Amino acid sequence: MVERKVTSVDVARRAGVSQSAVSRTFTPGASVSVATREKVLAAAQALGYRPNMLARGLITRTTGLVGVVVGDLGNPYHPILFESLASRLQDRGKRPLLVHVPPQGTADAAVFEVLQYQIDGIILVAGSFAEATARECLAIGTPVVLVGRGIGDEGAEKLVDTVSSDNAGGARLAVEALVAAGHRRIAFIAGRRDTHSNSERHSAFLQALARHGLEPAGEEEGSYSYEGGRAAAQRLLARSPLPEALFCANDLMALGALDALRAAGLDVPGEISVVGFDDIPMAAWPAYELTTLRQDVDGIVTHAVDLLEARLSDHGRTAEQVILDVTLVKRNSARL
Amino acid sequence: MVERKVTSVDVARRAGVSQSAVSRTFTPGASVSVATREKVLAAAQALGYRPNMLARGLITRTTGLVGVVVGDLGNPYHPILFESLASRLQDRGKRPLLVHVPPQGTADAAVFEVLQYQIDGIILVAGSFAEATARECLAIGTPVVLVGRGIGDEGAEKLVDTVSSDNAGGARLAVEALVAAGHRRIAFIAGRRDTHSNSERHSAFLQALARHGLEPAGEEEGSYSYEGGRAAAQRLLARSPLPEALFCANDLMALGALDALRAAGLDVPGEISVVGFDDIPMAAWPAYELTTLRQDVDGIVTHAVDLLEARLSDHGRTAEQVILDVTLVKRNSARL
DNA sequence: ATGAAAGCGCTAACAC
DNA sequence: GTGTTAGCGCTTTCAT
Repeated sequence: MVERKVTSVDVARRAGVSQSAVSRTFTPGASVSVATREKVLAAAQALGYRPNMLARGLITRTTGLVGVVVGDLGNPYHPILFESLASRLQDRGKRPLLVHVPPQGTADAAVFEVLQYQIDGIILVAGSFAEATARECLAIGTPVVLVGRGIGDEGAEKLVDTVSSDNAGGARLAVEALVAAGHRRIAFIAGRRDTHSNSERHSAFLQALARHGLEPAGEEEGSYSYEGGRAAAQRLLARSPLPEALFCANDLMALGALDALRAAGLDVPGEISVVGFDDIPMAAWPAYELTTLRQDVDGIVTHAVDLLEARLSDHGRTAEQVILDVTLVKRNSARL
Repeated sequence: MVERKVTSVDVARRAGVSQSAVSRTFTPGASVSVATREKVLAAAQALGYRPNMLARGLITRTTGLVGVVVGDLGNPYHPILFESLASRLQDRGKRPLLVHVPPQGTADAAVFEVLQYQIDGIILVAGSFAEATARECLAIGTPVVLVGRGIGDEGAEKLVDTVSSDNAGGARLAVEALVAAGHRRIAFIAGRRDTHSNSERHSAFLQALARHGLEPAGEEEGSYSYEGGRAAAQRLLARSPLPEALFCANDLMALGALDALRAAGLDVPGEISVVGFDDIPMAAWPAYELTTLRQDVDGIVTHAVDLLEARLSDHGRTAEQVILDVTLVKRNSARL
């Protein structure tokens, strides 16, 4: 079965028109008479013709492909964001070309690879990124938008578009609420130390505490994972006096912490409060009822795609940094 | 900043060689002398040259792109499978081109769209698929492998390669274990009725019960979601006598069921047993300790990619249907 | 409105 | 081993 793919020439021949006529009927906004268009469409239909996007892209220099860098899909927040992003891109007529980066992996090498596919742009929702890589992307006219992360090398802001949640505001919200409810000994469970989100949440946490003349009642790293959160909480429980509250840099760790607290026989929120970050679906499960800071996934995705398209239609525009509000969702894991 | 992309011609000029020499140094297994290769590489490096995969694909008729159809990333089993698949493809030098289908969506339209990108093959881990679509893919030489699903129209087996877990075997394992432990009134919480996996799990469940002269102690649909499982369990709890065990078509529903049972004040596994299917990470969380049937994600992904590659190197080979064992993971949600 | 012709950037014969 | 020459399937002038 030696199948030859059907090309515009085949269609043209069958429709009795020129090859360019075929091209025109499949090019939005080209001038073809209804008569030819009909003939072409009929022939195309009969032959099962579909334009070759590669050949088209070679000429138009736009492929509709958007590189999407993802990773750590074990953290439920990511697939949710990713799913939303994928379907939004699709709605806008773009195709996500995936790049998976392992935890702590750098995206640079993979980015160069997808660049070969002449992608129209690239959206990073995971992985880090050297400034040089960003510059190279921009140099060849490929817009980059960073979601929930900063560029590897600090000080390179204003280079690419970014959208992220107000991590600092969220941490502040958590601390204020906790303090207002009378908590004094508040500990922090950190995410991966090398992430943008963690450092923002962490330092805002520290600052907010300081504003009340408080010091953290402990800090442990939980690497953004369930197991990490659990272990971190256990370590925190070895301290005395016990913390009165735990602020976790994400929900997954908070869930792990909650389980550790329960295993230790502690009453939540009676004896200890727990606050997370993200608002993943599990946070609402009755087994946890986690109080947390909700990220506006929909808003993040919308802005990311908008930014990309804006840049696509005006390569000269200056980079924007969008920051979206987070909201405190009060459930039952914290005495507030 | 009107950036012209650097092409092989630019590199050739700078290196003082022919354009084909450049092509050859970037084509694995072509004959170039070390001398020229060096010169070319140096020039390429200096200019920041990267081969254009689109142009290459136009000629070689292979792009390295693999369409991957995903959906329902809210069920933790899917992102896990998907992440594994994406990284395995990447390791094999392929690029996942994403197609997201909404729940109950059909993949056909989207498949035709990605086909325009001259993908080398297509892997479906979500969505359904008409037989006609499959035939069309095969007709143009694009291998299709179905993961964990059958083809839409029944009776079209042997058409495409498939890999899935032994759903029937898993259901049987669950029933046998439950019955052996003395359970008699066993109810079923179904996934989406229109899925391959659910019907296999369901009918094997029924058959296994029948072999013991038993009838299901109730059946409710939970649509594979947490909320669905919760609601289904609640409905089941309205019956009397109460079921002694719940077999859930996936873990997410089982978790919802567990929470419903707890809310009703039932002791698990003292008064009622719960068994799931998948073994998602949450199943192991101390809050649930769900007994479940584990799917061999790694094996599934490996076979899927192997099948795709095998088909790629021999388009004539007959379709294979791989079925992988599942294993019963005993935790604490069932008295076994 | 339509056909002819010229490439887009690359690989693959084909000579040398 | 290397340059020259044809295209891959398409869009886009340029005439008509």
